[in-house]
Amino acid sequence: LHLSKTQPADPITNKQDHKIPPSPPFPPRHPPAMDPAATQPPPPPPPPYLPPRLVIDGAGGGSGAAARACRHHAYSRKQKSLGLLCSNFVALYDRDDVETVGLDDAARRLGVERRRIYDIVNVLESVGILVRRAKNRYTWIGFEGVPAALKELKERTLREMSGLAPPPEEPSAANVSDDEDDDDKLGDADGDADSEKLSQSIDNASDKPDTPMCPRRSDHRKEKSLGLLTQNFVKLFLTMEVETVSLDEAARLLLGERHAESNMRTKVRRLYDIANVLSSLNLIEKTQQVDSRKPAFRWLGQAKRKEGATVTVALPPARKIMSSKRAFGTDITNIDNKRGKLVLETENKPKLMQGGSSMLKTFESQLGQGKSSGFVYGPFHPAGARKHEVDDQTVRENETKNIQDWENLAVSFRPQYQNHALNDLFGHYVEAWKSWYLDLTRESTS
DNA sequence: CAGTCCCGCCATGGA
DNA sequence: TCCATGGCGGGACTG
Repeated sequence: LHLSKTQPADPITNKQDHKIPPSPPFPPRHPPAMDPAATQPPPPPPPPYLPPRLVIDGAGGGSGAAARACRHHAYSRKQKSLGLLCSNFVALYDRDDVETVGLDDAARRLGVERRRIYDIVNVLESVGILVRRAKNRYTWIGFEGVPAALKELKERTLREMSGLAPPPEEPSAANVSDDEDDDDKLGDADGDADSEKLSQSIDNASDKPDTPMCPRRSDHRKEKSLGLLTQNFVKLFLTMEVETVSLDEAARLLLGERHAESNMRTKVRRLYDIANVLSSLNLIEKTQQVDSRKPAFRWLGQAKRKEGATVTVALPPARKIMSSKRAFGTDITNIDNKRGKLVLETENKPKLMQGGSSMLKTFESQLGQGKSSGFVYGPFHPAGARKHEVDDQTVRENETKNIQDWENLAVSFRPQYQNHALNDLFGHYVEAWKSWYLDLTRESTS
């Protein structure tokens, strides 16, 4: 079945041979044909075909590790990661003149199978960056769609959790957990009420505020969709008092605590996919759990385009924000990823020591502002044209930034409690503070 | 070796 | 029947 995988012969070119011939791994930045017309149904002129995967511009810089990693050719799976693909995808479409996104077009331009585009698009849609319009066709919203999507997500969840939203029908057990594979009918009393509640609210979620009353059998499939899982994952951060979660925890929470091992494995695999994409959007970052070797993900909440080394305009490397996070989708070599090392917090501290202004600068750079390159990264300024205007929008942005500042400050100050409980407690404070502040600012801006 | 996660088979459901 | 979607898990890759 999987002959190609065991083929000693070129495993790279063997693949996809019956699929759309891929274009180069990534098109030249700012591909010349990248005008609105190019994203329309008539397929753009095929880019010059190059052997797939072989010509990654090693912006990662031939690290020995990278070189070693490559069995044959210059292949590394990192070059194909969903995160990187997502970055490329965003770089490709996050432009003023792009309105629609065609899946085929994307696949061709990015040199990947259509299947992968689905993965990307599904999570982008769940965070509001894209909207599906029709078969094969999405509308590009961009990063400015994210705050609204998150807000709506949070509100919906809170509403559902507080029981204000009457369940469409008596929630049968089958509706509750998204892994109810007609198997594990353990009528057990699940341990965790919170997660149970959450998974309820989560599983009834749908794109439309109003959906046909009853979940159809086809929903069974939807329940497990990557898009929904993405939203559920995000909800964990938005509505539960967690600062970071490991994927295991997330899977457990989303499964409502009854874990058939195989379900867990599958779920975790999907969460990896999602985490990679969200991470490349800068919505989350990978960190290390304090008391275990297990990595976890921290909510950043500030979606923005990452500067992919191979994709977008080169940044002055010095501006790069270092952390222990795995820079999905950006740094090809990932050389700064020290697994099992606890470096994030200590790296943050020096920034604090330098005083607020330096922190602000960091935030600014994170927000893509204060750049001199002329290339605009700011999530809320895809056009860049409005950058200097002082209008409502700008004010709102500043406020957003403010929140972010405070959050970052809190995060940076988060002490390294050995004691889990203390750590959690601190998390509670931060969380409460955040939501208080968010509410406050939301009121004042709406 | 455990953690990651790419890859593509193939089920599903709509046209 | 065709085709667009996308669930799913094997197993390759990584550290």
